[in-house]
Amino acid sequence: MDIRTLCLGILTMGDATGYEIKKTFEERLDLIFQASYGSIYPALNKLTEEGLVSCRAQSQEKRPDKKIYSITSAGRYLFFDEIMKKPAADRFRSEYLATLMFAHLLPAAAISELIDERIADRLQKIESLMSDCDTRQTDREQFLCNYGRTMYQAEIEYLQENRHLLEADALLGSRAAE
Amino acid sequence: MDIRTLCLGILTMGDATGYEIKKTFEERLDLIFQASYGSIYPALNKLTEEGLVSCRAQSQEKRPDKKIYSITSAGRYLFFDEIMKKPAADRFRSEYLATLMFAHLLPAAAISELIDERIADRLQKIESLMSDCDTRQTDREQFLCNYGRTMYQAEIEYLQENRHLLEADALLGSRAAE
DNA sequence: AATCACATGTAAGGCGTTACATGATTGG
DNA sequence: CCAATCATGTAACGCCTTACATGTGATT
Repeated sequence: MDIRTLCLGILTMGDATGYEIKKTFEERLDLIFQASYGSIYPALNKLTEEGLVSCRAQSQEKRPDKKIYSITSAGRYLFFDEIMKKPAADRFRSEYLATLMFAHLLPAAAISELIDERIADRLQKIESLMSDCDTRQTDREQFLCNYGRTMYQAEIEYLQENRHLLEADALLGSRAAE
Repeated sequence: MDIRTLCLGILTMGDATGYEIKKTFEERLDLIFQASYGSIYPALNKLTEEGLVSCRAQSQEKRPDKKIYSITSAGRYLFFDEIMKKPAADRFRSEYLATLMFAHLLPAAAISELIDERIADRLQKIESLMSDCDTRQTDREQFLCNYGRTMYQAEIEYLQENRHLLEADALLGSRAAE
């Protein structure tokens, strides 16, 4: 599933402009999928060419014309086929965790700071999900929102309980002074 | 941090060939970073040009020469600078969760199957991490290994407790028959 | 007879981001 | 007055994967 396909999916929920689709990515899908204008606008043009979406222009005063996209029935069928396929594996890459794999090369203070900042970041993400969660309409969206909260919470607890494993190494130097 | 930099990091742990570096990615870093030969070999060539690693060839009978790479002191300094930088945000993309956001378009059986398979997959990943974990040498590697187990476990529990939110929608059709 | 492990590489292409280009309106 | 929101797009480039190319030896 690429960004093009997900644009199609978003249009199953109702007509939208490219700008609005971008906002949907940011506000409702950010946990699991990111997309920039540089992907979205070309995707919509291609989908239009292929007859998977249709486009009507709404002229506005003193603004560029708004292009409102609607999914066609061909588009609906294609999207259905896509989601019936076995989804590809998640892609995850963490520079943060990669850095921790070399914690023994870092000063003790740097390790502690990395972990403190991570916990703070996760707490903040949980908070912003909490306020979002209430405003989410569907069960599916609540499911995703709470999924995020659960994962972040599990990470925080893991870091708190296991940070000593990383910090111990770095302390050896100072312990030698005892 | 790109693959090139992580190759440098792997070489701080000891000399290695491109082939061995690939194995390190697969066996010890797969949870957080993936890399193919198509990235690794060109990366090593570039690092050599730049004087960040050195390379000696070991000729073998009936096999291509083995090229054993060692990190230079310039390489060590550069890598240290890299890990002292604030790591970029994690990148996560899940087709699986994106599919679940459109669960209302899927037949009930398909949703249940998706969730069952995910749980099975996560269980299997936990098991393979369990056996790995014991053989891991450093505290850091155990930290990562247990991080993975914890996250997968949290996901399983979340799915078991909340799957009804997704399955309920799909059941409405059959419930109407009552 | 086939597949896996060892061993190195290249080329083409996919997929996506960032930065640029443009410009009005609204709210602080 | 400055930033954010609305609104659309392109071009250049980065980063990485996949598939191809080649070949031996051991295991199943």
